[in-house]
Amino acid sequence: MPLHDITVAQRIQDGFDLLTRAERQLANVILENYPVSGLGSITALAENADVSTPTVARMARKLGFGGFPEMQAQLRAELEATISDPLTKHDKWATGAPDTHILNRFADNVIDNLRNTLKHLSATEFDETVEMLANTEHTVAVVGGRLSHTLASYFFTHLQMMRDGVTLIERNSSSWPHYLLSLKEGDVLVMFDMRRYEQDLMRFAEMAQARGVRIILFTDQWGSPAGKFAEKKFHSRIEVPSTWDSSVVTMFILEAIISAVQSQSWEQSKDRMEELEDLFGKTGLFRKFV
Amino acid sequence: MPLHDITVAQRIQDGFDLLTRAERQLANVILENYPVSGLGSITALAENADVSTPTVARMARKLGFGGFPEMQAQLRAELEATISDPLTKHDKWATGAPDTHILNRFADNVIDNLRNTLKHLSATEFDETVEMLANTEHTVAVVGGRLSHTLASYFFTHLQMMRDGVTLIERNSSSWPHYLLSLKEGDVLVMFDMRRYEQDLMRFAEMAQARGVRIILFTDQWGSPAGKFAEKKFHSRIEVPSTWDSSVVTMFILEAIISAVQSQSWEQSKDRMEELEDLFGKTGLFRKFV
DNA sequence: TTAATTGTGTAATTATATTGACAGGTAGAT
DNA sequence: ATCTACCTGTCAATATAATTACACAATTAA
Repeated sequence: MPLHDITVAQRIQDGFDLLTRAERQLANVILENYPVSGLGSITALAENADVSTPTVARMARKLGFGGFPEMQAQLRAELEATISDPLTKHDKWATGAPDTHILNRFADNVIDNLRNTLKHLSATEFDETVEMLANTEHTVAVVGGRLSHTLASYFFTHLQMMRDGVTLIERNSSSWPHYLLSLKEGDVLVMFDMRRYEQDLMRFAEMAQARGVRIILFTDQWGSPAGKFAEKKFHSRIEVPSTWDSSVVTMFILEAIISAVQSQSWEQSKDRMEELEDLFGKTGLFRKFV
Repeated sequence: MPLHDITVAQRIQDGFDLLTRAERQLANVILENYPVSGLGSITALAENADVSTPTVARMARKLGFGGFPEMQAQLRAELEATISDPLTKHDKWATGAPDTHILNRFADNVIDNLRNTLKHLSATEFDETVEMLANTEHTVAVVGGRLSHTLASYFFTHLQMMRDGVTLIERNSSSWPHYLLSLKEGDVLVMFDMRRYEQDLMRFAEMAQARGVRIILFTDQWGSPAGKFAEKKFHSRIEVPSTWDSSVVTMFILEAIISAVQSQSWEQSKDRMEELEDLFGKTGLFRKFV
C-alpha cells in the first residue's frame, strides 16, 4: 500500500506506542478535533497541545513525513477526499463501518437511553442525594446484586477516596446480617438492583429501613421491588441490542454523583487524595505519572 | 448579525459583482473546492487560480478580513463547525436543571468522549477482537489495575456467561506469576490499564507476550506503556469535569464487544445461559424474573 | 487620442513559520 | 547511587509566507 493511503490518524494510532509523552499529548490534540486542529500553523498546533514547535516537527518526521508542511498537506488531501465522498457522511459513529454495525447500533441505543434517563431524572433529587453522600456525620454502605456488584464496587472505590466511613458489603448475602448491625439510624445505604431483582436485596432493604437507615437505590426503568423502602431512586434505561442489559447509563449517573460529591466536599477530599497519592507512591506499586 | 456568522462563501457570493476579473477567477477556484482549496498557503492558492499573491491578499481585505490569514482562520472555523456533528449538542439533557448543572455538563462531555473514541476506533480491529474472544480453542484471562479492576471484573462476569475457559486474574500482583504459568501460546489476555499506569501490568504484559500470549489492551487516550506488547488496543477518551476519569466509554466498548461475541457464538452461549439460569434458579438465591 | 482611473503583476520588505543546534532535565539501567 | 540515553524545551538560523510599494497595463471618459 502506498504511503499516502494511510491516513495521518491511522499512522498516529499505529505508532502510538513509539510516541513519547509530549508527542502523545500532541497526538491527542490532533485526534481530538481531527483533522481541523492540524490545519493551522505549526506554532498554533504546538501551543494548543502545550508542547514546543520542534516537538511537532519531530513527530511529523517520526510519522514518516518529510516535515510538518508535508504532513499538513496530507491532512488537507484527506479532508478533500472525505468531503467529496458522500459515502462517508453517512457513517455515523465508527468511521468506515456501516450503520448496521454493532458499534453504531449500540451507540445510537446508548445515547437514547441516556437521553431518556436524564429526561426523567430530577436535578433536585440528584442534588439531595449528593448532599446525603457528602455528609460525613453518617456512614455509607454500598451493596449490589449478582451482576450489579461491579457497579457497587466501582462506586465504593471512588466514594472511599473522598470520605471516611464507607463500607462495601460483600457479595455473599449470608454475611449481610452482620453489616446490618453496624448500620445506625440516619446512616445511608446505597443499593444496586437491576432486572432479575434479588429477593435478598429486598429483604435487606426492608430491614435496613426498619432501623432508620436511609436508602439510595439504583435500579432500572422497571424498578426493583426494593424501591418501596428507598428514599432516593435512580432509574436507568438499560436496554441495548444484546441479550444482557447495559450498565453504561447507570455508570454515568454514578460518575456524575461522584463528581458532584467531590466538588461539594473539596476541602476534605483534597487532603485525602493527597494522602492516597502518597501512599500509593510510597508502596512503589504505582507510578504517579507517565 | 456579527461578521463572523457570514461564511466566506457567502461573502464572496454577496460581493461577486464588485470583484474584478482576476478576483473572480480566484473566487471561482475557492468556491470550486470549498473550503479545502483555501486552506493552503496564499502562494499555493494564487498559483492554483493563476493570479498573483497580492490579488489574493487584496481580495481577503475586500471581503472584510484583516488579511489572508484571517480569512483562512475563518475557513478553518467553518470547517470545524461543519464537521463536528450538531446532533447532540445544545440539547439540554436533564430537564429542569440549568445548562451548567453537573448532569448536563457531564452528559455533553461523555457524548463527546464517545464520539471521539468511536471516530478513531477501527471497525475491523473491533471485529478481529471479537473473533479472538469468541474462539474457544484458547483460554481468555482478564486482568486490571487498581482502579480498572472493576472493569476487568465486569467484563469477566459477562464473558464467562458465554464461554468456557475464562479466568479473572486477582488484583494482587504477587500472584500473577502463577497465572502466567497457565497461559499458553495463542491464549488471550485482556488487560485494563488506565492513567496512572501500573508497572506491574506492563511487566506482566511483557512476560505474557514472550510466552506467545495475544494481548488485548483497554487503555485511555494517552496510552498505557503496556501498549507495545498488545496486539489489539482500544483507546477510550476518559476526561470529564471531575478529578477522576470516566469509565463510561470503556464500558460502552466492553458491552459492544460482549454483545458481538455473543451473537457470534450464539449456539454455544444459548445453552450456557440456560444452564446458568437453572443453576441460579435452583440455589434459590436469585429469582429468575419478577 | 489622451488623460485619468483602476487593475494587476513584479520585486522588495516585513512578518511568520519551520527547522537545527544545543543544553538541561528526567527516567531507566547498572 | 551514579551513569547513560533519550526527551524536550529554548534560542538561533533559515526558509517561507504575506504584505507593501511601485510600475506598467488595461480600461474608460473626455
